[in-house]
Amino acid sequence: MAPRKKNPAALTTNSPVSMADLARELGVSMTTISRALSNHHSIGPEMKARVLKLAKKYNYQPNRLAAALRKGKSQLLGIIVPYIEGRFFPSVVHGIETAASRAGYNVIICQSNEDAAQEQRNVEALLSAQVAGIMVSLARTTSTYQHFEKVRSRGLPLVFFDRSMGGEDVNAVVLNDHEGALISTRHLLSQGCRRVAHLAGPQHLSIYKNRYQGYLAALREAGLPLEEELVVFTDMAQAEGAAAMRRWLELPNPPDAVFSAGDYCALGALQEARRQGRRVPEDVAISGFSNEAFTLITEPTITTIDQRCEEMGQATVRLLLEQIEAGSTPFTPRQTVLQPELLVRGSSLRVSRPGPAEA
Amino acid sequence: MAPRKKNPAALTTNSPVSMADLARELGVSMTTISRALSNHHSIGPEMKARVLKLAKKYNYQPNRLAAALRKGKSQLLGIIVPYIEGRFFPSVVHGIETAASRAGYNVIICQSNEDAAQEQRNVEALLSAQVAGIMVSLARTTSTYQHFEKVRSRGLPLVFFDRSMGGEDVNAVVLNDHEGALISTRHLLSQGCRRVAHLAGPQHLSIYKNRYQGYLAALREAGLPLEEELVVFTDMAQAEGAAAMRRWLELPNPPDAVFSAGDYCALGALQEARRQGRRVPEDVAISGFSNEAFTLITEPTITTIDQRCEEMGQATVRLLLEQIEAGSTPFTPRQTVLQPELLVRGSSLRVSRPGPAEA
DNA sequence: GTACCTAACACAAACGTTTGTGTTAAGAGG
DNA sequence: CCTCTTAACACAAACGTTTGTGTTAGGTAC
Repeated sequence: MAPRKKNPAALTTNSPVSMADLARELGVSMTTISRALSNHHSIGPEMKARVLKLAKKYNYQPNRLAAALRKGKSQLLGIIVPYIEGRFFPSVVHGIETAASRAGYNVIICQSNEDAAQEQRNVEALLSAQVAGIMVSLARTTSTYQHFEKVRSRGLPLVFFDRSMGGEDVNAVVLNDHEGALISTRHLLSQGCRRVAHLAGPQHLSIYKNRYQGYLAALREAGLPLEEELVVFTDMAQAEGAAAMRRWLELPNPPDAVFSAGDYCALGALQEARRQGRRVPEDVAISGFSNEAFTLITEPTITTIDQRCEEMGQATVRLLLEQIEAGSTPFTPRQTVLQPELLVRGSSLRVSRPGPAEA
Repeated sequence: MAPRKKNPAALTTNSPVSMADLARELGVSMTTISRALSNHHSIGPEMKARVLKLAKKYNYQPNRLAAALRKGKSQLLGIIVPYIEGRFFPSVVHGIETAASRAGYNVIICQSNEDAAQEQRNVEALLSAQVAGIMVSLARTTSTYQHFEKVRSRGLPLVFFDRSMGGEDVNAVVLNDHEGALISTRHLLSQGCRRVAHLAGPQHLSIYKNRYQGYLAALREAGLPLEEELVVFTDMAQAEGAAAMRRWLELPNPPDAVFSAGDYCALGALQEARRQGRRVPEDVAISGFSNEAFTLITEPTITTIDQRCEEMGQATVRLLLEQIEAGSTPFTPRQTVLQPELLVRGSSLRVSRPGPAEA
């Protein structure tokens, strides 16, 4: 071994000042230093002052690794997301980091790249890093959950957000997609539309399934029948929205509104409708889902559902911290369901304000 | 103290299996375990196999905290960004995390919220967490740099990206903004435009200053004079782009092109021009900067400069890792300058393909 | 004076690794 | 047979904290 020489004169340079250094300087024990810094009651006020002062002077930086090792718990939280792109995940991460930071935690971020194997490696890495808890939004390809069992068996707090594994025995924060679709479709109906079409997403993903169900619920509520030709299943790409709209406009009785389960797809539909000379929202009203940034930019602006990204992040952290603070006392899993917000914009607003009635 | 009972039978539950446990089980020393797991040459092949097997069986998770404490270096990198929103920072973070992960590092992410004081706290937190290096994009309000001096004095690798503190003695990865503005303006000129206006950003930010200089350089190159009325200084908001365009169109001799230092501002100008009945790009060509997602969605699509977000992240990690691997051997600071990419789109493409020459 | 209490600090053992330096035995070279 | 080398492993000291349990001195109650 090459024991680093404790040269007190060399403190100006590579300054790894430890508690031991402070203790030696003050002629007290490390116990006193540690307790003074953490404001323990058994240290006298003047001694505390002396310690604090010396710590400032040498600008002592506590080593959280050592503390975490000793205490068995770190001040780190782990996040696993499919990727950090687009609008949704960055916003949620933003919310998470902000809330975690406020609570004195730092955040380690991992990407699964929608790959279950990578997700598993991420879990291992976070376990290795001794995080105090893990937040995860599942990869598309994740179908087996034993890597999360490992987390649970260690008694490590775990919260899913947005993409959860379902069931009542997990902690999760999700958006009420059913409700979002319901109020969006209801809104279109309230604008006088009677043939509301739906651009649906892959039904093996629960979010899209729930949105479809919400759409159906709104139709039932209004006493309208489901017309098969007005529901198109897509992968939510912009081009597919356009293609669907093209086919709809060729129908003898085309829809007078479209509820899309995604904004990009809604955009495609909007553009195609205008290309075909239809007026939006007069001829066909359109609403999307996710409140992507561009929905405010299009002509007209697109009615959409806000997914409360920030709140989702905050709620996720809150749920995680509650578990952490619960410690080893039994904690019954809880699901937080966020209510979506309908943002009515130009693409769907047909009912004229009080004034000259429009056709 | 409450020494946790080492109950070998209880391993199935809260399984914090340590090397000591494995050593006891195999009747060997911890040295052997440690070296077997790290594939040290002084451990025989069969012993290695036995250790590996037992580790799998108990699914042993190495404790990186302890390793980092002992070795004095962790497998963690720190990132400080102003915020995790919009297109740019999330993309860079994406690139960083991907590259870091590939190199076996995990990443702690912090937000400064454009606040210098918060940025300083972030630095302290990362130092406390004993990260192996720090990557930072400066907050707008940062004007003093002593918190980074602290980092440097510890010999901790430090790399700035995008928003650097300038100078030759720091490590930085930046985009060549001057070049981006140059090629963009040059492009507008090549389209036959002769009165190219500029939507400039706050000049105390180097990126906007450089873009302005690039614009000027292109004019000089073409032998065109700078016309004061064609340069408007804004904060790059969409509304300001619209306002500027409105004023320009009232001029007796309005510009036939606009190079905006930002996409949002360009969007405002584009929308205003069309509101005023001008054709884009025929009457006025427009180009932006940053390759925001919406530039592909507008009508027409907006010519812009791609900032190589991903490459910036990768280059940042590369530069940081080089420093880390250099260890204590002197490392001369280096600046990596990324070349921007011009994306020609509908808003600026005026020159008809080979055919009748335009006026 | 004895017993008891509190305040203020010190001791030293952990937490789980890594690693320089033994130590031993077997094999090689002469 | 003796020496030298190498292989394969063990010892034990760190890394920088935290914390249960002393220990001491001074004060108070009786």
